[in-house]
Amino acid sequence: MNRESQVSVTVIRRLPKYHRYLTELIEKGISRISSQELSVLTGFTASQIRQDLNNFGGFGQQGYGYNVEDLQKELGKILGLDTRYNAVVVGAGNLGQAIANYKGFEDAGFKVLSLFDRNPRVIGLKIRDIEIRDMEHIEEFIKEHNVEIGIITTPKDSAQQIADIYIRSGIKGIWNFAPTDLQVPDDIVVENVRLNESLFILSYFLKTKFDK
Amino acid sequence: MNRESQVSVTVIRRLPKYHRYLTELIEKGISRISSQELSVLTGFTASQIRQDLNNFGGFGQQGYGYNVEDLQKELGKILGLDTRYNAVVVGAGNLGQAIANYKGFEDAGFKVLSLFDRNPRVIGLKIRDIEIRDMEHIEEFIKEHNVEIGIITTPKDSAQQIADIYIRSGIKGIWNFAPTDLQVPDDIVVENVRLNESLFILSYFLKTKFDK
DNA sequence: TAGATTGTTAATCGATTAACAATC
DNA sequence: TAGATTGTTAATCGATTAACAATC
Repeated sequence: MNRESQVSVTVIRRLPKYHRYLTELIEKGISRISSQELSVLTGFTASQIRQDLNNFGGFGQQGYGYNVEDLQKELGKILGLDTRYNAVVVGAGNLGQAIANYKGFEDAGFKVLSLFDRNPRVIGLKIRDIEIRDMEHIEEFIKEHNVEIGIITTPKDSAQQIADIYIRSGIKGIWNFAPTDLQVPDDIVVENVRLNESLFILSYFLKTKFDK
Repeated sequence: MNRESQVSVTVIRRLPKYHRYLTELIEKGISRISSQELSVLTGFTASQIRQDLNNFGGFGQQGYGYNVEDLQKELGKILGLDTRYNAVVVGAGNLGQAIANYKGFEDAGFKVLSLFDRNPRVIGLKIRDIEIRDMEHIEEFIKEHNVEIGIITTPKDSAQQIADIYIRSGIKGIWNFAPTDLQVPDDIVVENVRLNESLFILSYFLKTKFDK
């Protein structure tokens, strides 16, 4: 067990927000920040921020605060943004294409090598310089190009089947946009994007705020 | 204050998952389920499920369990899925188009009436039968068509500006895909989809699992 | 009725906040 | 040095789990 795996998921899920604001501070040329000031930006309490950061070591300095650039770099390392991964997308519809086009994706260290689809109408097309290939060749492609991340942007009915292909091909992590819970072995990392659920939550708060 | 607004956000965010599994059970023709069985499906404990549901009233029956169809319908009402909303999208790139094409969107009661963009190349195009219009006309469109939901699928730098236009035009809720925190008055509901953060979390767990 | 399972209270666990000594 | 702010411990708060009486 390494230190970071002990840190609760609750804490981990706050790290990207810290990273985002620190990146903005760097762009603004600000080099130093206190937990109090970060609190105003992020909406977390200063106490919580200090607790969170101390899970990974003492990045600050008493009487001074935190060095913005150092802290941003450290968080980047913790989040694994310094590691490069190869990825492929199955489902070359709008959502798959949006991801292939997505700039922030490459900034996080992920490179989409290819999209895959079953629809002959889109096979052979290119998004930027990323080709859409036939599903038939996916397994060999993944093995040949050391692809570690599989992205699923298909309807839910084919999602599990695609996850199985990914797993069989040796992929390590799945970014799943299909509204279903994938069954995977313990050593595969799955991160879900639940567009449906997000929308339902919006709907709930609209109703709760205005209908009664 | 109404009853539902007291319920913690933690509970609310679990409701869509219940709703999803109940919908699947209906499709399979299963009419009755116990908290224990729902626990196996969802991964929440039976105790938590009973606690969660009881925030909204006693939907179950001792010795029997829950009626699947009734419970699904009740949760749908709580989530506001029985209410219809008109929506527009600003940012007619792949992501905006994906949303306009997105079937689950209409199922949740949201209808995308139009996309808006500043790029003359896409203005006038249609996604399904949804027209892409010039940003210039957005405010009058929103007012004329009783649009209540504004969706933002632009880069982060224009997101706040678009939120301001939405607010000025009388919109009630914003579904924000831009990686930035919007400043809005208290009576506007914002739900964020953080693609970047989701990806960072995937990256973190990949690193933590394999790198050390 | 007997068995099953909810609704609900009480106990536990974990996360957040408060407080302050350490120290730059 | 004096002032500021972290790192960290202790106190509080909220969420989850356990337990069981109520009841279908």
